[in-house]
Amino acid sequence: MSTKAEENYLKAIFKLSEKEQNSISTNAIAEELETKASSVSDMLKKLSEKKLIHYIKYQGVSLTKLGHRLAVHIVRKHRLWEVFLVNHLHFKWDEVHDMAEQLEHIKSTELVNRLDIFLNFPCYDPHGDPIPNEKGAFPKSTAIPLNLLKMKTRGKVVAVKIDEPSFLHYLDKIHVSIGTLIEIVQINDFDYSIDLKIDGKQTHISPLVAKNILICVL
Amino acid sequence: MSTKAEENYLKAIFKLSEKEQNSISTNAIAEELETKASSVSDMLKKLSEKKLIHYIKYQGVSLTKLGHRLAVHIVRKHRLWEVFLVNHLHFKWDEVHDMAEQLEHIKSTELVNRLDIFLNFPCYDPHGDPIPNEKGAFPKSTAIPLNLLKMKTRGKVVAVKIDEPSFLHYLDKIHVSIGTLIEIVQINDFDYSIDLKIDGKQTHISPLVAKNILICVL
DNA sequence: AAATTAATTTAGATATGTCTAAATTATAGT
DNA sequence: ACTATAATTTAGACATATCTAAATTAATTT
Repeated sequence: MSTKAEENYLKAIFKLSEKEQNSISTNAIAEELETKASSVSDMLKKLSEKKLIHYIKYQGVSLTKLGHRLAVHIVRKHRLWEVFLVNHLHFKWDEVHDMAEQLEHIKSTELVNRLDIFLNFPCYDPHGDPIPNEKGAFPKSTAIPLNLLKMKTRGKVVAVKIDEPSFLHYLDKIHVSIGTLIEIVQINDFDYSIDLKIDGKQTHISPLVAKNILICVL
Repeated sequence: MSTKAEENYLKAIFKLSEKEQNSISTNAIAEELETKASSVSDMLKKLSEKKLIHYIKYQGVSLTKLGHRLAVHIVRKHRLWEVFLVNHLHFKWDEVHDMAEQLEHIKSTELVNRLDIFLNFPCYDPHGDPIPNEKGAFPKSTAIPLNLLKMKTRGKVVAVKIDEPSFLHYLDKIHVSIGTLIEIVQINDFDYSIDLKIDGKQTHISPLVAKNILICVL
């Protein structure tokens, strides 16, 4: 049986593995979890003994099949609970992270699956992140970062890459949420900022913001 | 901030205090939590330092006001989650204990209160145990006929005294069913008829109808 | 009231997970 | 290839929460 701490490490390694295809460094994990490299080192030994990661000293780590399965299961729980909190308890999408961080550690496979049924098998959480199914499979996604779209393209916001409250608040302010229809009006060669139509109204966003908004082209 | 272990001790002391009005013994707690008396002794010292219990060595313990409040809050969370698991995820009443034991430690007052709203302010859990409200007050053990309530009282329909179709039809017509939230708006001295708010809408009922609707005061 | 028994507490050990500081290994620069 | 720097690991300490075994206090028996 895995502890909360172990689960958080697995989740962190999983998250980092999505960006990097190389093995993950001790320091990267320490930064992700806001802890010290020495603590990470200790935990990696434990996870390795439990066959949850591949670990050779000084060489970084990667998840084993078992570790990957467990990590995906935690992610599944986290995202399903977020859907519950937003869709049924009417929290805003920037308020749910801490609660979901706790709820993801509740142990009961049956509970997760019934929650999934109750929520009607959602594919994406309120931030647009994909929710793996019971077998651990993620929904296919064709989403593209907004900054890579060409002029005149119309699409729908399906996800955001950052879930910090400051970013989410900004999105609220410019009326962007999951499902919002957008159209690229102009891409400014000078600073790569973008003029958009959001619900018919024109807005201007920076490239930093643009690359963290994922669009499904229509 | 309280740890999971501390919360379990408080809950145990609360539970034992319901049966005994004397102070609670170390051994009783140890038995309740299936642990050793020495472990209990250690924890009692900690809870005492945190002003959650009254504790004099060798004399047993009782909850302080603060400890009582915390214990009731844990009980509230446990029972609300049980209602969710049974009513919405369709678990059987004997399957939910372990899950609720975990869920009761999730920290977020806002979450609990929204869950309460979502569940429509249940007064009893699936085992029939009373659920304290946000302020820590338990429902009155006996349901009260609607005609005996005072002005401004909010409550919930828990039963009806007559089950003749004509009466039940009438209740349907005024949108009253088991679980409906009501609020006494006005009691008319002249004929003892009552103005009610049912789901926010105002309605008027006769004293004959009122005395056959049983309410659990919130 | 003294002695026995039961309840409770303390002392010291263990396990988890964290930290700082020191030692070790890897990497990069010259 | 050698040194300086960066990354990583180890050693030892601490906090939480538990345990066993021993010591202490309370309650009961005679």
